Amino acid sequence: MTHAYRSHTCGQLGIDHAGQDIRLSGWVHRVRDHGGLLFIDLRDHYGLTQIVIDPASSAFKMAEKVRSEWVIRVDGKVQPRPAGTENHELPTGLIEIAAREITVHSEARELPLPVFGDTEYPEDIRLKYRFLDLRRERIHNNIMKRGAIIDSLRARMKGQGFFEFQTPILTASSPEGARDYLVPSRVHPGKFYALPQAPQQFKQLLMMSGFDRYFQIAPCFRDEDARADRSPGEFYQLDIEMSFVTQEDVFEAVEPVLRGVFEEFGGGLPVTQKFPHIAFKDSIRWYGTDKPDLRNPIKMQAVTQHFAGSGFKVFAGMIASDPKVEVWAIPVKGGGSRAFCDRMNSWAQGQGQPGLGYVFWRELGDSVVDEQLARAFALVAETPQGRKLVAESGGAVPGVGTKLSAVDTAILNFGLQKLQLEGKLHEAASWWSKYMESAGPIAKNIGPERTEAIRNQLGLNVGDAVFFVAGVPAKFYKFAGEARTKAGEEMNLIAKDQFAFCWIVDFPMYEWNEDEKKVDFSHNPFSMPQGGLEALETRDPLTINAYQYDIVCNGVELSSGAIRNHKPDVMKKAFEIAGYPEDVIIEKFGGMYRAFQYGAPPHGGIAPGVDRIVMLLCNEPNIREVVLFPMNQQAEDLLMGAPSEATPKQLRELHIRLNLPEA
RNA sequence: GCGGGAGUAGCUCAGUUGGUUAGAGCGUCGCCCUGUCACGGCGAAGGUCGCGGGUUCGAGCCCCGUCUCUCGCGCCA
Repeated sequence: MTHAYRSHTCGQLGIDHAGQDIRLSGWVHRVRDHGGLLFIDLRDHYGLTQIVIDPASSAFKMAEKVRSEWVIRVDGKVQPRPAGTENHELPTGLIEIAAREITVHSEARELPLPVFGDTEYPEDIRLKYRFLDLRRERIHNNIMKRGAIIDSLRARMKGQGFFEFQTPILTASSPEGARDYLVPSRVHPGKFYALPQAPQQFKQLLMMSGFDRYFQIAPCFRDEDARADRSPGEFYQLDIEMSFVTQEDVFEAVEPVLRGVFEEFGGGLPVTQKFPHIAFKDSIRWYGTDKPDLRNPIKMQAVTQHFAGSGFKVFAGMIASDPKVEVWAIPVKGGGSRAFCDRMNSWAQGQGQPGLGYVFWRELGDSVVDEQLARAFALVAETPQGRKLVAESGGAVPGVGTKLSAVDTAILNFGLQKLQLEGKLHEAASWWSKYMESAGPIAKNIGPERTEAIRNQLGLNVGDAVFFVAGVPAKFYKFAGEARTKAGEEMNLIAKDQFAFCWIVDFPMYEWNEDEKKVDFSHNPFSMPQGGLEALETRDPLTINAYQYDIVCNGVELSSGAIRNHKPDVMKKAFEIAGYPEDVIIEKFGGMYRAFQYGAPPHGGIAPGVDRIVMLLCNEPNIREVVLFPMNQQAEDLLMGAPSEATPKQLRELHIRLNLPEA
């Protein structure tokens, strides 16, 4: 026994070690004192080992003294546990250590935060005692998984010929974007460095320096308020940039990295194999957001024409008064009950909306097949799909006088759809009135034919519902998206247990700033506009898209990227449209603008957020569960006590005098 | 900056219509206990009910203000 602290770790010993004299060091996880016999679960980074102390043991006196989270050393012999007392939950559960001697490395005071167990604790206490919190199994594992994920990301990037670079932390403030963290310069009174919001300009400069394929696990600093999925202050990106690439080349480089890492660490959950491309415009229209959760099957559609000139005066009037007004439908399979529709309606009211109009479809009670329907069933049964349905209903076409069953309803629905395809809306509507009904105030107002047309367009059946949102889409799409999410959650339609990825592409280059009545860059000002200089010179800026894209997974925006604008004349024009003359470009982006003048390769990149990737893979709803020492919502580090006051000497050196707000 | 939720023992929480001495579990301390692994049993200590004000004979509970944490909005090219 030569090592001062341990011969093995607490996760290492098994039945093969039985009989060996060993030495372990670790934390006292849990003590079970039986008076005569005493057990200690000893924990280190690697695992848990049961120590057993017999009253006859020389270690017994000390064993009775130790408490949770003391750090101790145990000398003893590995022995198989007596038959029947093995713990198969524990990797080391077949053995235990018969202690001969226990020495205390370090005692622990009464804990503000128990390590044992998985109770929730208040965040401020967890952050103040983060070192204790980090001993706890779940977050300890999260942090280790984070490291493994980053290793894997690195290996996958290097495997594709990317090279890792380090870019400056103290750099220049950049306009637009988030608020910068500033660092005062001692040497240059009154001047400040800024911490990089992202190494955006540096990675582009690397391309202009001829390095071709850059990546970095890059720290980024933004002085913005926190969210559950957004740390205040700092976070990490897998920052990527490539030369001589189109948008497709970037997708092909990044997709396998993300797919691979999600397959490797996603606990075997299925991962989208080929990420679908969804245009920004479509994403808004279908999902009401530019970060859609594709696990939710609900896809919205415009049904404006069915309301134009209809008896539902509220919508019809809006449509007549403004050509921009649309009515969007949120179809909800299985949502066809009064209770659910009312619940959605009152939820909408809670969101400050006037309500949520709906239609749902149900069978008329005690519907019986009449001659007309029996004839229709016979016709339907001739078609392949009809044959299948009839087979499911028991092989017989329902005859006159029989009661409608659930499967008959499916046949009926199929027949109705056929009628509609043939344009026989009137006949379809008359069927409805006989065997089924549409419920909800809107159905009554617009009448059976329009209701039936909506049902058909959305492919809905008995037992389904649809909700309507009307107005100018730009103003209501967000709420529509929330209603889609709400309905999906309420009806349990969201297929959890998968990673559903997509690319959102064709982001608009500019957007209208209503406050300042001007055109703004809607995302990255360095993005290449689709159509290049010609588009900038000839088209309405608000209709121009950029080669700008996002990756979204399960409704979480994982990253944003773009093909960059590497042409000085295009850049000059692009900034001019947003109201920035050339001297502003030179002042704010001088280094990069200069580089563009001396041979810039076409290039582009992307920057997936590492913390969010880890969060998804650890199945954590909060980013602080995957960050070692996060700050709280007020951007304070409660453990280190940051931010803190500077001494007068420090301030003097920095030429700074405080001008504090009145208390 | 704004809105929602929370704040009761070291920790997790309960606390009825405003009514006697504010409870439980975990933890801590003491005693008992030789096969537990969320060990068990008995007992004890531990409370500015976030803070301040108000209503009331009486406030953990009602009202006003305020602080802290959190979720969201704003913000995040």
